[in-house]
Amino acid sequence: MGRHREFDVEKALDAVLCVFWRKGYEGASYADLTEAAGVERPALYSAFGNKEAMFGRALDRYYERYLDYLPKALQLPTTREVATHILYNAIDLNTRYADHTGCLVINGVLAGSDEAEPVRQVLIDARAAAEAQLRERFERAKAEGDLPETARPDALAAFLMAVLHGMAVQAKAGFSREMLEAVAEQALSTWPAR
Amino acid sequence: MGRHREFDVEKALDAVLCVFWRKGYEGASYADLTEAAGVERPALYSAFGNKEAMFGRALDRYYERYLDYLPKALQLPTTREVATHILYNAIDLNTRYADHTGCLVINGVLAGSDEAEPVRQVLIDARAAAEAQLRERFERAKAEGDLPETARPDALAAFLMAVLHGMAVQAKAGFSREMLEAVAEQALSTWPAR
DNA sequence: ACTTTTTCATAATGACCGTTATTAAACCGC
DNA sequence: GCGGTTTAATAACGGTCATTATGAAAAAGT
Repeated sequence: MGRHREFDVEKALDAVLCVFWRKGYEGASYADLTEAAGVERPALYSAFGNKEAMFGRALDRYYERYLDYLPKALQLPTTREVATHILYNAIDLNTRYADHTGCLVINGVLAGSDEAEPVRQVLIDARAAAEAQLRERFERAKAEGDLPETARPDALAAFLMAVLHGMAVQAKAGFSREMLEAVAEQALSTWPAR
Repeated sequence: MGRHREFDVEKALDAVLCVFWRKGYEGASYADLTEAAGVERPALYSAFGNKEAMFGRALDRYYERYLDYLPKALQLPTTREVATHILYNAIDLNTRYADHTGCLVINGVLAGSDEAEPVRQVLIDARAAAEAQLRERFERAKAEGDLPETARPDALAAFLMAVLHGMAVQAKAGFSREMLEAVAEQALSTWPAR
């Protein structure tokens, strides 16, 4: 019993996700969040708890809604296809929305005051988890013969992630899709072959 | 005439530079800055003006004191030496101080509230200027025959910057020097030869 | 020694931060 | 319709933000 919720929690989550994407965790104030969600402050608190929990929900949604190309890419037959698929999907994601460029994770992982440290740690872990998935995929490729014996799966994964992070920074700095594609091509130019 | 300044402005600038490096522009509060500088608030205001101007002074100092390897690298004979020198000096800079890892520019360029937009724009411009210097150097190399005719100086410069930015993110996430060196090696393996 | 000028430390300013009491409104079972 | 319960909106909370007014302390000119 009791009164029904008058706003769509999923819609509100989509809205606050975009705010966090654009401004980062600390840069997003409740004034921004309530305006974007079209909902007053206490409603956000009752739906999500505090700001940190709300960011966690937004991060989960980011992964399942915008980073869904990652698990799909890992299933491609060759590591070159894996890397290519990830790079080009990341470029698209980083430049698709003019008002929130770059990557939600990278935009929030770098700077900020001490009180944002727990959130930063969550983002660091998320970044590391993605890299670990890549490394495991490349280790498998090495066992399957898709990568040469001299290849270092950990270094390849770290390199690919570095290029992705760098492109996220460049996208935030206003890079065009074409320029990012040139960066991706250069990164792929000497991908180790069997 | 008048009373003398009792603190060393240069020392104070070094101190606030480290705070900005670690926490970014918005993440650094005056409480942090005064504590690090060992100087009360009005002294910082009289010496540097407001927070934005103080950050600008810190950024200038960062370039002349920590990024001095960049102009030196541009004078090396081959583009491969240029890229190698920059990558390894960046790794050293990004991991040298455990309490402020990564890069001051990249740590401040990404997210933040709207009122930090002017500072963000300054950092974006600084990033673009460094990339332009690289591009011009690579164009020269192409004319000199150090790079093949098929090489794209703009793409090479953007790629090198992307790897640098990515390594700055990874350093902030706790990467070891050895892992970053593996990333740099992988990046250099794609470098075009004459 | 005294006035002038600059720097110093203390403490206050208004604005905004994330978070909640508080109260009115809307729904349920009865 | 009516009590019980949940949500909604208004407005307030203490704390911190960047910035500065205030007045004491210190140095230079006369």
